[in-house]
Amino acid sequence: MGITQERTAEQDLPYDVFAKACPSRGTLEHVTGRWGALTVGALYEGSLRFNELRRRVDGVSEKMLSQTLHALERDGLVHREAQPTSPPRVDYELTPLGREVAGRLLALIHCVEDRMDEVLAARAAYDSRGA
Amino acid sequence: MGITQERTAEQDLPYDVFAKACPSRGTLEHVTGRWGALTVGALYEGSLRFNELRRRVDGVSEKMLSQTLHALERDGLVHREAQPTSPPRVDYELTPLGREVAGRLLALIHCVEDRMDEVLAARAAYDSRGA
DNA sequence: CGGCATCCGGATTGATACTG
DNA sequence: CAGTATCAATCCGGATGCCG
Repeated sequence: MGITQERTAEQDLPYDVFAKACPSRGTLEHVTGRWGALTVGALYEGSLRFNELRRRVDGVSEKMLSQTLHALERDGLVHREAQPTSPPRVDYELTPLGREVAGRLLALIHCVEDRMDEVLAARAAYDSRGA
Repeated sequence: MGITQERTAEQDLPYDVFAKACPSRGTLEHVTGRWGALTVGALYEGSLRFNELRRRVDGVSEKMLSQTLHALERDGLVHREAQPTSPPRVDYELTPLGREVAGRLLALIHCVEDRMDEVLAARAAYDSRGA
């Protein structure tokens, strides 16, 4: 069963991330993964080219960014627009579905950023207790 | 009905996940990580013991759950309550801070679960185009 | 029950080099 | 510019065994 009390109890959902075999778990990982979250977050502001994205997401390697974008594109969250010009130009942008997911993701990201002082204080307390 | 209230562009925040060295990136990873997300999600319903959690989060090993809980406890998102009885009993629950983060995380999880049909359709389309 | 320490194989990652 | 290919290094993550 689901994890929420928000949903009506008798609602029978087809997908449940808590189930090991559910495909939603994989998609959630694409979105929340180390680079997936930052990539989606960066694209929320608007369409970006490959290297723009690379600069925005501080620390991604070409390979990881490429791989991340492929996964997100396959899941229908990101749209890839390639122009066969020379030099080539490729723009990435969120799909409508991607925007919805990104909205939720950014709410989470902002929540964490806004509370970092508390988190850092908790860490300091934890570490001093332990040591 | 904005999904998120967007921040004003010029807002100068102390913490930015997009920066490689920002500690918020680490915390975000604890929360969104493979097991972190499911652990936090499971605890949203209420306090749980170690093995209850283990059963709930289908697929975690004992080691990973333990490790995940430590990281979340250190970040001040989870509270650990140990009773020195025999046999020992340890309960885990979200802190107020943890609940806030969990709320956002669950919104994201539900969003993904609810749209899985679209995701799966996108995947099928992507794969047939590629092949 | 609720853990921690150790080992170990395979998946993940990141430079680097190369291509269209 | 926008990637792919390759290879070495790293990092999980699970299994096992032990302890309070």
